Amino acid sequence: MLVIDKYGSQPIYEQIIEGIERNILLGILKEGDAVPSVRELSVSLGINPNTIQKAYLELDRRGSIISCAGRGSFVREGAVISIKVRARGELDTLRETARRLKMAGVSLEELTKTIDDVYKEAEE
Amino acid sequence: MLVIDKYGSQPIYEQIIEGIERNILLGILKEGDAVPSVRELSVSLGINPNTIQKAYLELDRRGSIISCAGRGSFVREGAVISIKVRARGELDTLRETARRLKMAGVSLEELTKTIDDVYKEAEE
Amino acid sequence: MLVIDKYGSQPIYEQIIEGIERNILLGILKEGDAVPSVRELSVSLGINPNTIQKAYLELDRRGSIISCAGRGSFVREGAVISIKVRARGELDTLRETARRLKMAGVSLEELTKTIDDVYKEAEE
Amino acid sequence: MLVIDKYGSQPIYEQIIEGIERNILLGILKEGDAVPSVRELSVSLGINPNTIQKAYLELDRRGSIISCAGRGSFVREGAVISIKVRARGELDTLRETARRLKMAGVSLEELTKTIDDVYKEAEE
DNA sequence: GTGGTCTAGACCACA
DNA sequence: GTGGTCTAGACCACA
Repeated sequence: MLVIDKYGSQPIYEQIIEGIERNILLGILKEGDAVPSVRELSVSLGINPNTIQKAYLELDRRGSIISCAGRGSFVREGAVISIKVRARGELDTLRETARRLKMAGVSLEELTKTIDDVYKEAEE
Repeated sequence: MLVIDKYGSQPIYEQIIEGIERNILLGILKEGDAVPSVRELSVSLGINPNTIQKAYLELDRRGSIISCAGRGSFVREGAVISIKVRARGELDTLRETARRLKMAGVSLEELTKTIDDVYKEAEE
Repeated sequence: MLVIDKYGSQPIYEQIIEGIERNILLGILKEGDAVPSVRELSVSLGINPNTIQKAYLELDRRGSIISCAGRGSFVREGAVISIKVRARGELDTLRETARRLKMAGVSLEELTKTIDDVYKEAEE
Repeated sequence: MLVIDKYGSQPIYEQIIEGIERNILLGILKEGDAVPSVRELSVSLGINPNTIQKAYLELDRRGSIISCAGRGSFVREGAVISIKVRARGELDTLRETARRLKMAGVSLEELTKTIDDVYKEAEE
């Protein structure tokens, strides 16, 4: 369910956060569903439980999951919409990247083409 | 010529690298021009010379400038094209961001609009 | 594992880079192996951690090792071949030196003999 | 007569030293001949006179030229032989480079071929 | 624990 | 003056 690149530059805990949220957006994890326990993920991914814990804490803080001591963690009601709202913030990232590409002389057509292609890709 | 945010999350030396390359792209620094000396920038930006040095080392390695001990640093011939080529790599970043936005349900129209706006912005 | 001459003319960080790559070529450090941590080397060699850091940064950039904050540094898969490829560049150095020796009247026989001797030396 | 790379990594004063000695070895400058004055070289090469001066001082120290205040500098009698003797020291450099290439898996044949080629090159 | 960034300050060779 | 190297020491996020 989750693919982690242990040697990448993106922190592992961030990869976990994004991975869980991706699963929620894709409907693989539905609202109310149980999320794998910290221990479970730790073992299956071969990653330090503290790192998983850190990711879950952040997911909880964001309102994507809710963790109940002794019972486990669950996808929060309303998680999908809240994740989507936060994701819109990435429009700023897109804008920044586009600016840099513009300055490097990349044409608007090329950018538009790139984005079109992404939208034509099949959902994994 | 350079604006540095000392307290932002982006490392200072990276801001310097990008700032110098931006100036080269904008033609403010032309090929062959002398780049401000390490000490000069250090004083004018209020930043430790070691940090400037680190940025210049990377700029040299990238082929954007050439540093000669005892003489100074200069914009390398061919710097503009090499910076542009490297910048194209950001198309991957754009693609990634677009994928995330797509998954978050943002429409293709909205993305296209965002990019169009960037290309309509006046050059600073 | 590493022998450093602190007072030689070759910069310490370069000696570290070459020393680590030599260990990789000799198979003392195998692909995937953990490389000594910055602090570890710093202590064992009696060298400032910043200097080790500088060497590791370059080794990372070259693709010989991969450094992950919080986890450590590791010999990269494919490091051996990439080090070998880069080393071939020294053929140019050899050519240059040979030219100078030729100009100084040293005979081809003498050069050939010198090189033969090197290849007869036992591996350390 | 002299070609200087102002942006190379080799110090300018070293390039001058080697350039003058090459001219002596090639017989372009014969023993007893006047060497261009510091001022002359400074102007024709567009290089700071102090840098030329430094090179000439070293050439004098080595016994390749002899500088007489007010009269100029001349190729010393015996310069050719003394330059040749010193140049043999480069055999050590060759040995070191050969060792590194050997470790990188370059074959003895390839090295021998490289050197043969150099000896077949026409004198410039 | 790990690597990464930054400052302060010294010292060097080169131009 | 210039860039380059190095030390000492602090602080950070990440695992």
